[in-house]
Amino acid sequence: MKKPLNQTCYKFFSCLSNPTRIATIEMLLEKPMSVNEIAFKLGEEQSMISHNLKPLIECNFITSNREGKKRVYSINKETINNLLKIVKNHAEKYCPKSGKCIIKEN
Amino acid sequence: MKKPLNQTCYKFFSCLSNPTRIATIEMLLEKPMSVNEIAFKLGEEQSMISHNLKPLIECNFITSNREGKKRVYSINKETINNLLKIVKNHAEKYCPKSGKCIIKEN
DNA sequence: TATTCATATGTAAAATTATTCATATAAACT
DNA sequence: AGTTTATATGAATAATTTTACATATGAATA
Repeated sequence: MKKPLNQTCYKFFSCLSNPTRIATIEMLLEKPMSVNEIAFKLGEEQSMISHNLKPLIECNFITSNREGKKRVYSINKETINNLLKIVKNHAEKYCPKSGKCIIKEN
Repeated sequence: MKKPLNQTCYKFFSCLSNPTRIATIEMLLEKPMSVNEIAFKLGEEQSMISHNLKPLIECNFITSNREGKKRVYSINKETINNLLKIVKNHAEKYCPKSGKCIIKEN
């Protein structure tokens, strides 16, 4: 593409534009977990979660740490919390009816 | 899905996870523009840009305003600037080599 | 070093999203 | 009202992304 495209933004946001990955992030906000734990709690397959963890790691939204046999994933709280704050703010302003967005015509 | 999925987050981020829409946002950060103007500057078709403006409007990332024959689109600076600040911050910390991300193994 | 447990990866199929092209709508001006 | 200019929309196709399944890798321990 010959657009003045900001690659960073694209990678950043597309990493977050997936229900499984958002759910995973929500899980990890509670506490660090292994792939199997996330998979079990979300009722999904381990390999599926594993595939979805990859872009999250690549974008540094989560980090991983080996603990014995397990590999434990933790959230990058700084970025994620700041992001969620903005989303929350935006949603409160524009989607006040429990997630139903308001669009004003002009 | 039976996941504790945050619908708002998903819509929010998936709206931003597209090169054309990011490029459009970048254009509109400079100044408000019509569809044709954006399309011309990006070297894309008008209908294509029009299709891509729709989700941006629905998510209130941009607003539109009729001015005579034209319809002018403006950016929601508050949300967008706050977002970009976070992306920039994150990228500076984790992708210092001009967009090349750093992943630390553990 | 064989076995087990935990996780990652390759790849084909399924699902979703984007783009293109043709056409519809809508406002302004004659 | 008819014409022009600007934008939106529908729908088929193309492109991308996601998921599922089989299997590979890797660390720990018997």
